[in-house]
Amino acid sequence: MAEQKLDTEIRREQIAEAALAIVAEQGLRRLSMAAVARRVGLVPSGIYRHFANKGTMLAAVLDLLEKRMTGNVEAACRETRDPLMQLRGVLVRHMRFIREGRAIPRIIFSDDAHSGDPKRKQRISRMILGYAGRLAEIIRRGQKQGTIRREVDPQTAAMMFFGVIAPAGMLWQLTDGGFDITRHAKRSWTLFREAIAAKDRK
Amino acid sequence: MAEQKLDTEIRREQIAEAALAIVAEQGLRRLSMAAVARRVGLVPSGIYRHFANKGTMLAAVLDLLEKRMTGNVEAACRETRDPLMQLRGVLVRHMRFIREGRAIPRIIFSDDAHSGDPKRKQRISRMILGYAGRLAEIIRRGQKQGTIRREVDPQTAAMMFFGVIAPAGMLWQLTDGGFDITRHAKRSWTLFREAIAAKDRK
DNA sequence: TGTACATCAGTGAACGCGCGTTCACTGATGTAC
DNA sequence: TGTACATCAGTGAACGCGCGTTCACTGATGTAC
Repeated sequence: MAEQKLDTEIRREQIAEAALAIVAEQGLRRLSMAAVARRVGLVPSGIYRHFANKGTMLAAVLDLLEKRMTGNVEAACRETRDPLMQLRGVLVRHMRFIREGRAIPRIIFSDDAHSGDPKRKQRISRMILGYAGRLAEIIRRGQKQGTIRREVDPQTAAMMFFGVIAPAGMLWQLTDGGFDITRHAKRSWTLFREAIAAKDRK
Repeated sequence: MAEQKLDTEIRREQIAEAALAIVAEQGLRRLSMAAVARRVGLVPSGIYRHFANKGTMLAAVLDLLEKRMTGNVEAACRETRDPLMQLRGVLVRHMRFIREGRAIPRIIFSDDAHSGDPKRKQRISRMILGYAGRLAEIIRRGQKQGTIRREVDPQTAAMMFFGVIAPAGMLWQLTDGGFDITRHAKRSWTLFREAIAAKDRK
């Protein structure tokens, strides 16, 4: 079945990638060792050559996910020096993620994340808080520059920003694309921007 | 095992209530026929006297949930005539829900809801849109009264309001109560209010 | 350069477990006489 | 008011299924001589 034998290092990455893709396309619930194996071109037990169990495999998936999330923020920050535009960039990127398959909310809101292994639970909450922290950082820079109101609490605004994205992704998912996520993103952004930006309310 | 024989009508309600409690306390994943039966004081197969299968039982749980959600909004609306205060009331009630056990997000964000039965998927999205619709209604009243800015799109603001609640509940859950949800609610409310309220920005 | 060998990625059969569901049954409850 | 009977809520054993995991194995690959 396997096309060729591959080094563990390479296989680990392949497997994690395949698992993430399955979560994105079909949800955490459908993430079985068998499904991952099939996707990689192995037999289920073959996975165990590279991961001790499903838990450690999932940890690798979280690593990957975290990398993508921080990558998202960093890319948006590199694009412009205006904090408000950076936030907008993060939003746009995130919406794209959602349209391609929403592994992030699917993992974050999953039952497994909430009632599964406590270590994983902690890991996920740290991921979210870290992400929110980065957003808060951007907001703080905006406050220093004077483009974002100083009365705004950066952490709260960051969480709220997160909240603009999550429900939209959820509805997009539930309605099989029936919910117009792009329109929602545009309008939410306007509203959010007006909530935090300095002066320019017309 | 059963303390006494009960009419189907009554049992159906008992069972749905028990199932909802399990979801709230332990997540949808732990919702098994056996767990529900134990809670009600029956043997697993006994459930089938009252529900054809797990799917129809879940439908009854959704009915219950929907009733609670709309009840929440209605109670908040009865409390005051000021739309902004009504929204605040909904927020407070919702936070209380979350603190008591968050069945709502647990079902809404569940894998089951997203990759399970298409009918159920549709049902859940209608619930959310209905809920958002009610919030939008409140916002529209506020616009007529002049306490909420007319440029705000009611649907978008409603979804955003929803987004203030969801991530907070999620973090509360993930951190086992470590995330200060009351503080978050207070600050988010201030921010949200400033985003939609007319004039009074200081 | 060719051969023997060790390593270790991948295989396939088998397992135990939890779960949803079925089915023939039992026995409490309410009703008809 | 008491007895016979029908109804139907609840029981318990058994099932098939999907899943994570194990284990003895096979055979391709790279290395040492």
